[in-house]
Amino acid sequence: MQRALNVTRERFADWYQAVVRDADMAESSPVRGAMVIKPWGYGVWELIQQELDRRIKATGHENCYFPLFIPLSFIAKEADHVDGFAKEMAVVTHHRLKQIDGKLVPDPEAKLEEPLVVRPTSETIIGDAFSRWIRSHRDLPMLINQWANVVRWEMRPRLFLRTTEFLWQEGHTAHATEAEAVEETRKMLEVYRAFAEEILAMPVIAGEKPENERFPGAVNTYSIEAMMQDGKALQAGTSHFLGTHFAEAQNIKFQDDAGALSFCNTTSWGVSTRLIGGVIMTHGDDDGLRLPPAIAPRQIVVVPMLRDKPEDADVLAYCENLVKALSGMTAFGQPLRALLDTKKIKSAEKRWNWVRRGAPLIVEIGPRDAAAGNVTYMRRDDLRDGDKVKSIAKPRVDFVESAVQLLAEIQAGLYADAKARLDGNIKSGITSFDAMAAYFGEDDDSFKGWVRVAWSRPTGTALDAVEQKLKALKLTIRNAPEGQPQTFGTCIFTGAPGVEEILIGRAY
RNA sequence: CGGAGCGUAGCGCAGCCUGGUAGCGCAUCUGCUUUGGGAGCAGAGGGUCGUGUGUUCGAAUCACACCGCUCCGACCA
Repeated sequence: MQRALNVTRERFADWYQAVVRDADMAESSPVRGAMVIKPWGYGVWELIQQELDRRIKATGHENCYFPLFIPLSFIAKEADHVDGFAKEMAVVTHHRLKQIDGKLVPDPEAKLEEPLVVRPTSETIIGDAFSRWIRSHRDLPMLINQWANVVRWEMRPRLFLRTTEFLWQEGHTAHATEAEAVEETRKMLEVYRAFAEEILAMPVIAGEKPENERFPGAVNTYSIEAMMQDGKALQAGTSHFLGTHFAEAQNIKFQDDAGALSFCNTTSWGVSTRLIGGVIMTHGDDDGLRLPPAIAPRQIVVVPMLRDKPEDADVLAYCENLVKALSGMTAFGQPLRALLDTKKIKSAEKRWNWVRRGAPLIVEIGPRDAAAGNVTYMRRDDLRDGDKVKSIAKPRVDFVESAVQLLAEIQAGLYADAKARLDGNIKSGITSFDAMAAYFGEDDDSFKGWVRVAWSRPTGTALDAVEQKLKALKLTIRNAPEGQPQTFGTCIFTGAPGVEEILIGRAY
């Protein structure tokens, strides 16, 4: 069968790259590990930003912007933070270039007294501001968010999933009490969970990260984990309770109503352009991307079937009218995003381009449709009947009337499919490490998903040993899901009584 | 940074072993035909063969170095 892509999901890594390229999402750039996000991909990001920004503001946060450069001494203040990020920092050391022997090089005379780090995350520079902004308990809670780019010099980049520079939002808050900061951490995790599921149609498991997977400098780290179509986990968002670690390192103090000085409890939380990689690997199929309508830059694309004949004018007029009617409607609380594709390429080509890009509804209008007042359309979430493309013909009135409902159905359908995959592929009932090793070891290429097992939450060197044992099987602990049972089996690592259930799987 | 593979037209590849100065498919452009939907025929354009150095009368082809990409490790949103 002829498909819109020349790779299938059997070769998942190749397939992923083909979708990113053929759906016009992004491409690699001359800068190693840094990507160019193309209009279709950036359009998705803008919609993600828009809706998430709304939700972040609705929970009481305000947007700010902090500098891209962070003085090296700021980073040095929190010891764990240094350990965590030192190996992946871009550093600015000069402020001028000079021609030396015909080569343009950093001017040795223009060396900075203190090097500047390109932010890998902004706890330290925002914390510095907090230490000046916060004086009294009346200044708390301090609830700040910023949309920014950050740089982490990663070893192995992969478009959207792990790039040297990426776009994200980072929330940073300061609170009077530990309880309040912990509540904030959980609240934002819940915002991410709801956003991923409702808007990205990407079901996730929210839970707490084990100690060895914590953010450098955090007391607790929580995550939402999504299951990709190859069974691997993608950490799609994180929320950190930082305790007073950063407050102590940066002197973020407030005076309480009794006049006593205390350190603030702080939090930070973020999601990035990685979410787009998650959407691709959650919903894509062998014909390319399938976008949830809520984040599709174009929800309905109308392709006129033009034939260089006089009746083309009628077809175009009919299409323009249809797009106008659709654009006046409201879907997902916003004006419906419809497009008439008038690009001067073959109509068949247009159709397949929109299939690859994942436009939820693709409408094709020929002279007979126009004359009879009909539309012919395809649902991207239900594109084929066997090998054949499923074209649905309907009176125009009916289509326009049902368009919003159709988009809602597609959104719900994509979520339901992904939810069934997630729920159906978390294996419980494994009670020993060997049984788990056997499960992941057999027929190595097949779809494995995750396992849910009990453990005794070892710490220190015992946890290191667990980590190493898992690493040998290419496994990691994803998180301890919310909603734990009352009783637990024995720990598959230590044989001690379990205190918690955790998810284990392969990950991106 | 360690192991493996790969860099030849926009994309996918052949040619390399056995050195003789570049080819195929798709895409692009032009013309004609076709038209309920990924069309056919004819013609055309497009390449310092990743970069550099070396061997040679002659290098895509052989040697060395470097750069980049992909996969597997280490790192990670």
